[in-house]
Amino acid sequence: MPLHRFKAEFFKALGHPTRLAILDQLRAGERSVQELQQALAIEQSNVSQQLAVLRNKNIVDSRKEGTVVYYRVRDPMIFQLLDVARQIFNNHLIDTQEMLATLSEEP
Amino acid sequence: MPLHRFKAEFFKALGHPTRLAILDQLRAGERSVQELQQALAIEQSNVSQQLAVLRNKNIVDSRKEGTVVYYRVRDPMIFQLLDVARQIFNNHLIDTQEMLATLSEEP
DNA sequence: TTCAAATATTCTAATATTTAGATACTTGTA
DNA sequence: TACAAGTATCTAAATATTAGAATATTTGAA
Repeated sequence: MPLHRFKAEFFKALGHPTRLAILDQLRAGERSVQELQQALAIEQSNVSQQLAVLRNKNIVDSRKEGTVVYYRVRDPMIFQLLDVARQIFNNHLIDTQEMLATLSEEP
Repeated sequence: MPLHRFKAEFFKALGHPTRLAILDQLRAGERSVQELQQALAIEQSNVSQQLAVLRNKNIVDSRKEGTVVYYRVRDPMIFQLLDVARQIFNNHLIDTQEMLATLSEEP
């Protein structure tokens, strides 16, 4: 099932908090690496690494302008996907809140 | 960003070929563990392990009937999510085919 | 050319995930 | 109770992912 392997790679790329935060930033349009870095308040190398993951899976595209690299989501349907995911969370709000409570117990 | 952490967990749960294959089987309705095992042709323990991942993320529910445990997708909107993902793949068919070619080179 | 800014890559240690095999649990039945 | 079928969990080894530090690359300007 090579298709499942490929699709799994895609979902795996979405399976990281930083990468989801990046995609949320890109909802408003393209953003430079430093803009993302400031918004997320994490290491520059980490931003580039996570962007590389999204780039390798064709989820985002980049455009260079001088020394600045702007990223954007390649297919707006990605946002539709995230919205459906959000709806699923809303449908199970109780579980979600349990989960959030669990998460907030962590260090 | 605890919500991103939680959502990432959800997508991570979808980020595995076996788990996607299980969800595809469950499109037609509930399935027992052994039915899934036969359909996917993998170890019983592996099926249970992957089902446990989906269960922990509230993606599937289980129902016991005698010694048999039947699994089903908890929210049909999951399928909608998978369908949107499929559309995204179709939109980028060329990239997908490149990716499949790459994958099939593997051992 | 040299420098500085912006971004990307490499390396490494810590952590997480995956898989198969062994074992344990649960339920119905002899 | 003893057993068998169906599942789940535990364990260990292999593999993958992660974050940060260091380094490299690219570009525009002096």
